[in-house]
Amino acid sequence: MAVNEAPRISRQFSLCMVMEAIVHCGPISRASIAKQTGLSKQTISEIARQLEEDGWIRETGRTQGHVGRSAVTYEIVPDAACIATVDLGGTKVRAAIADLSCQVLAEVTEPTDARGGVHVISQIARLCREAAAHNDIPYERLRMAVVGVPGVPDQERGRIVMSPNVTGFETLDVRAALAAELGVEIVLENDVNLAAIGEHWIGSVAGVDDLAYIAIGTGIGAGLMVGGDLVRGFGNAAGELGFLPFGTDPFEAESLKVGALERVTGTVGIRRRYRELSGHELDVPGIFDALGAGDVHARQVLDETARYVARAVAAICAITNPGKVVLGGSIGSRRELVERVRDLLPLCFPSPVELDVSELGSRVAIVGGAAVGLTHLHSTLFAGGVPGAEISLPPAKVVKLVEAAQ
Amino acid sequence: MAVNEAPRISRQFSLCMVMEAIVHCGPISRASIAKQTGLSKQTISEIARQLEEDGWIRETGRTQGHVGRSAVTYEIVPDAACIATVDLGGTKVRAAIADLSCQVLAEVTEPTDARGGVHVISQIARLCREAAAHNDIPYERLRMAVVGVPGVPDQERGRIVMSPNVTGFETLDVRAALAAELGVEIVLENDVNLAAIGEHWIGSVAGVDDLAYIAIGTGIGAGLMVGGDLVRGFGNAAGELGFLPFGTDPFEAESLKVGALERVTGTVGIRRRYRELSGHELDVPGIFDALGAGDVHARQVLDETARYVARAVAAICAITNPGKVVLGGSIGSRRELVERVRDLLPLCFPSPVELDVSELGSRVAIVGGAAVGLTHLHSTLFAGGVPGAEISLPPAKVVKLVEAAQ
DNA sequence: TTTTAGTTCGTTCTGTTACCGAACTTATTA
DNA sequence: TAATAAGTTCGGTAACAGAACGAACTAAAA
Repeated sequence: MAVNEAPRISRQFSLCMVMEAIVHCGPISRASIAKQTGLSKQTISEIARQLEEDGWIRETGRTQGHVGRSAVTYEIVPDAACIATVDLGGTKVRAAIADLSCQVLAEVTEPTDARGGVHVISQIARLCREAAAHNDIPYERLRMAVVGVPGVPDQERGRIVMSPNVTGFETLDVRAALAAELGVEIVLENDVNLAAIGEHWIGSVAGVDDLAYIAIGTGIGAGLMVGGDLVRGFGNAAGELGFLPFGTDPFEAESLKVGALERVTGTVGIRRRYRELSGHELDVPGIFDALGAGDVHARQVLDETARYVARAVAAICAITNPGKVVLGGSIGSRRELVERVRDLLPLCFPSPVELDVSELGSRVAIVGGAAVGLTHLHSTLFAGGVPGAEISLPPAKVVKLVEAAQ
Repeated sequence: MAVNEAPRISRQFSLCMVMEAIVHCGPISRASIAKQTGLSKQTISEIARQLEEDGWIRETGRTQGHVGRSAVTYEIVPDAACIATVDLGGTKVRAAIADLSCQVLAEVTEPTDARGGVHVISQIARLCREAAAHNDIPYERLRMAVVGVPGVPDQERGRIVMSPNVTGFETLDVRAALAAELGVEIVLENDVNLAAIGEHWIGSVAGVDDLAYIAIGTGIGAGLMVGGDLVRGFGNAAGELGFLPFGTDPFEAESLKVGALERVTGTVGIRRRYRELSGHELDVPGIFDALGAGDVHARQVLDETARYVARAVAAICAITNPGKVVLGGSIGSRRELVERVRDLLPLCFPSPVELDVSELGSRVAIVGGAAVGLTHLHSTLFAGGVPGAEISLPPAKVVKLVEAAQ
């Protein structure tokens, strides 16, 4: 292969097949790779020699304790290249590094800089560097970063629209600013979308290709996947459940502004309804506590909320027919709410709907960002833009999710 | 290439690129194909020789009237292979042939055999043969058939569930029965899904990859596409808009059985509401006529219907964010309804929604079936199962839609 | 009108890349 | 030692393209 010359289509496919076998099953011998991929032993030896020479794989030792010649085994070189994954929220920002062997390393977390705008950009860049240093990864190995944001990323102009939780991003080219600070390619993605991708990879819905992840916290929104692919929509605004036309009258001006369903299912709506019913002011955790203490008003408010959520789930089921629905977010992951919704679903939707709580919890967007970044990294390094040449991410049991340090 | 030996991956890609160039731009010279595909002239000559030898393409003549050597041009041999496309409805069944050059030939139509079951199977088979004969296509050239059905196809067992319009299909392996009668591979697909695919190919939403086709007639349902792919869902039940949780109370038993929205938007619901309001019995065309004659009850019923439809559109927009929505079906294509819905949308959904009427009208499922069948045919003949090797269907201006004979 | 220059199409020759069947060597266990 | 499995070597084919050149046309000049 000449310098600067892309390999032929066939070699891109073969490279991807070999890499996928090592990512999924490493440490693995060349003869095993040949059996798994159907390529000949001599082709595998040549490809492995090239990958080893380029630094992507290395020998781990030899197999032992079986009839026949012992084999040399290979694994991915973890820090040969890596990506950063960032979860930017209104109150916290978290960053982690995912390496070439699909390990998601220990994350670092800070309160979000309340000044917004360029201050948050600097903060993100610093956290990424710290995450790399914290895990002894040379910064130069970083190839790209995926940033989950609480809003709708405008991919063309790098801005974030409809992002009430972080100030200063509506007019700033966030992507260009981050790219300048980090010196790598940046992908912006909605944080709920990343959550859906994370759960699809190694969470509650792993292996289910038609799914919905519903986040209920400040507001209500969903990340949807159909046929294993994320549903973005024409304007990157898929999953905006707050604007479903029920809960309150969708033709009212307030519904048009805030969202008919958003008015009654987010933090503000739940607190308002409890206050109107009881005459008391409580935050949402307080309302859940009052439920546990037998408060009839808390019970009524949360029963109503569950009804609205059940209807939102029914709407998604009527439209995209997911195989599984996962609830997450500070409100959505409360067991009290999930149980109510689960009981109500058979009463308002004719087909069975499998409902679950997010397994990855608060780490779900970090994991989703890792999935997006690793897929992109594999494609860049080994697929050479050839359609159909892909490396699938390994299943949960192969992936290492390193706990955050205290 | 040895007999019975699949070409290598690279040759599958090259074959698809050459075929796509000829399908889109034929008659076309080999030198032009080389320029379009980036492959060398000698490779193109070899591939064209092979395709001509195999009977897929033929010479059409030589170019004239330009500087430089005149070139030999090639086109697809139309009847080298073809597919059948069938639209099975409760009252009518239509069949047409689409050939390798992506012409959709004149269709044949009959009333659906009211006996249902195997009688309809025989009828479909006969109509396909007649469509071939009617267009002078030898039957042996037929490679597969796509059948659009008013229900949810169970792809594993070949049955049709939730199909109230045609009797006898709930327990019959429809696909096996058709395959036995026609002697070719059968694909079953929901007819509204096929409509979405048809409009996406050469209809009102050509070029838009995130779209919704809403059919309103006996009931209400949608075909959805996201990122250019059909949304089927986990149980092939995406787009069942009748079960959206508004219109009537979704927790009522009748809503659970029939669908909360279905109860008020289909033929039965519209007639019932008009009867309750006016004391008169009219069919739906009659109600639209009465609207034109100034009947206040008709106006109220249709205003309400438009409101429900607008909310259904809003629900789809909140969930999948389509770039365009198309209305079809006997009720959905009425101009009076479309105008009302178009005026109501900005009042219940904050982002602009582009709404249109189906351009292909009653032929839309036939066209969608042709798209599915031709894509499958190309893949079978030329892609050899290689992921990423694809031939895109030509745009509307290249496609010929032959009118049905009287 | 004829000749020449320029342009474009299509073929031939030769070489590289990618891959694999067959055969053989090497390195283990039973 | 025999059997088994990993890994290498040899020789061949498929696919592709650079370079070169002949073939076939138009346009301009003589």
